[in-house]
Amino acid sequence: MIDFDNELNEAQREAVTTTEGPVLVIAGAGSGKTRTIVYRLAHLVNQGVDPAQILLLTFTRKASQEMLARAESILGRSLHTASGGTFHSFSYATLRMNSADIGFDNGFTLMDRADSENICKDVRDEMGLGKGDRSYPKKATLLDMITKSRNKELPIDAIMEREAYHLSPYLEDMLKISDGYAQFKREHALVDYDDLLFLLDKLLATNEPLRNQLQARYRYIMVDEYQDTNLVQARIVKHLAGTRGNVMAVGDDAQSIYAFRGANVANILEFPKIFEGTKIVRLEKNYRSVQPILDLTNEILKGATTKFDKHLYSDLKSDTLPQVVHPLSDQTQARLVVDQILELGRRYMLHDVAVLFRAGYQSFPLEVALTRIGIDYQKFGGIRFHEAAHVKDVLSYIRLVLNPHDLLAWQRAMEHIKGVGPKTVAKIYRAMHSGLENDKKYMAKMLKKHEPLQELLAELNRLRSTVQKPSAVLEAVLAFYQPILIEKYPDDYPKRQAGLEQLSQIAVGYTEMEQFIGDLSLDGDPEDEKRKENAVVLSTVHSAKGLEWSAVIIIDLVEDRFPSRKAMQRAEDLEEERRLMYVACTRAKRELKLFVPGSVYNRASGMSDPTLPSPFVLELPDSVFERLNESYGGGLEQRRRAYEPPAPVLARNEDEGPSPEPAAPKADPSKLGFCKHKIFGRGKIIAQLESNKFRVNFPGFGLKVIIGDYLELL
DNA sequence: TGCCTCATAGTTTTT
DNA sequence: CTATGAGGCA
Repeated sequence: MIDFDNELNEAQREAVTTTEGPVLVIAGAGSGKTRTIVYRLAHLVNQGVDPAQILLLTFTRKASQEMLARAESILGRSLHTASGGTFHSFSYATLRMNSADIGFDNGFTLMDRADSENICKDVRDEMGLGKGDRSYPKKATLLDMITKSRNKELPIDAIMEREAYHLSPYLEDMLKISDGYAQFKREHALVDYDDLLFLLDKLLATNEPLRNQLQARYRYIMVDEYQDTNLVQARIVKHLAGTRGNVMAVGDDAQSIYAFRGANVANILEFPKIFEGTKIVRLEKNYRSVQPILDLTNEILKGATTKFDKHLYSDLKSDTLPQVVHPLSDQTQARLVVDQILELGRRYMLHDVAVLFRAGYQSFPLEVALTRIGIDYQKFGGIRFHEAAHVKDVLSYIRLVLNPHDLLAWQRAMEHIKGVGPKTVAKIYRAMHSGLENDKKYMAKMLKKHEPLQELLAELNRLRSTVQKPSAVLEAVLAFYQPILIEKYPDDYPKRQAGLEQLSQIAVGYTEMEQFIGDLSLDGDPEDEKRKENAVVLSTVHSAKGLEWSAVIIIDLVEDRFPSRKAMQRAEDLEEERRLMYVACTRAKRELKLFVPGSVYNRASGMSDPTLPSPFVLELPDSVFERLNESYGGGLEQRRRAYEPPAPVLARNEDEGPSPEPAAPKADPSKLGFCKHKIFGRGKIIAQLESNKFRVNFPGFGLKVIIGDYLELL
């Protein structure tokens, strides 16, 4: 039997044992949210609920697998019949079983981001839009607008007006491309990530028998990270739960970090309105972090404009404060972080130490440094396994077996044939599907001209005609692809080959090809599956959500990086960055180190640019952290004086008012750029204080006030 | 039409 | 520095 009294606090116990009716759990960071879900799973099964009646929707597949596994170990029995996964994977599975009902009589294919972008490009070319316009929105931008509009369920012009005003000259074009994109998908039986959710919503809204069937099956629904659901996901939950549904939503409004994807914090706040009689449970006591870390994270939340009714507290004591470290540059930052990792490695297992950053590329210098010194690491976020070119090549054959109308897959599969490009592929595609006499002749001609095309079609026919297990199909495809792989990637094909072998290993666990393909695109990253022992973790903050480590290092805490430059324009975006910072810091259990490099490499100029510390660090009161500086010898020393805060930089030019006199000969006040100083070297001018006095940030030296005569403008 | 070269712009986050 | 896309040549 499970000892709920000892394992859970009162609030947790209430959430666990309230199994009937809607429950909303507002769970602060580290308050035992996962524990609550795990014990609730166990409790339900203990009460005699059939695991098959449980649906657990989480944000990543990994999260749901972990929770189910933990519940299994508590119960000592298997829960493999319980349904768990992401909204997207659940949608995919449900839609696949009902594909005819949503207008795909012959099934459909799930696309990834790159596929979607390429369609945008094709549609644009097809319509002949923006020819010769170098500043025309890129395919990634086009798709961004389209999916944002869908996820927020607002028209494109509204999105544009609110967050991409500079694109408004292209509004008309974008509307056309958006329509063309939708049409292309329909014609080729393709479905993107957003479609999964919208199609399921529509299916549930219109197909009453199915809805009833699912409502009857899933008597207990749990949704994790509810603050990051968007409107359509909320509707899906509503459909599944029915009117008297037993649904538990768990989330933390202070940790909402997916607004860019349409996540709507209002969902969690309105949950009690949608589900009448909702019982609200608040988990406020923190069991993860030592109090000094919580003192710091509470400060971060204090600066938020949307006030959160939260003040985390903990019984865990510590006499060491979180650290703010100022390396001279991002290069030395990498070295100092490696030193820190080695040092932390004496106290913790390396996989219990994480380095977090805002964007995937920010870890590159660190990855180099770690590799050089021989420390193993595991990276989360950034490029994914299924996005690698060779994997997509292989999958294209399989996609063609499943869906011969998948034009994107045809393009990929024929790419390597010499003399065949996108136009020819389109022609061949049309010819293959029309069956007209002329087209047959054209096909015959092409087959004669391109021998590899013959081989490809023969191989596909062979695969189509025999029903085989995914692993067998994959084996055949890999054999066929082998020569192409070697030809296409002569430099590194052994490495890619190894990746493909990994792919076929995963396939062994599947009986259905569609499921295999779907899982792969819906976050089935095999690298993630095997959690490396004793490898330090590198992760984007987004991918770190819901995880925890004994020691956490956050790097690149400077303006334009964290917060991201793109988020500096709108107050709303900056708020999300703040919550992101909050999420990052609350991952730490015992030690937290914030790195603020004095300069960062700028690949546009090929030089190091001086930085401004992140506002999230600047606003922290001195009492909640200890400050360390990199000394010129390369070590760290405690800084005695408080850091001199720079002048507000919001209105860099206008701030100081018009200059009373003509500019000093060497300093042009209209241009606050870079300068050089005899002693301090290169620096960035942040503000003009008087006609001939400037505030300058010198990498490694901090902010100085300098007379213009001593500066050489660059 | 395909393929190569050169210019240019621009760096989030994820299912 | 790298990805994207325009433009030229075969």
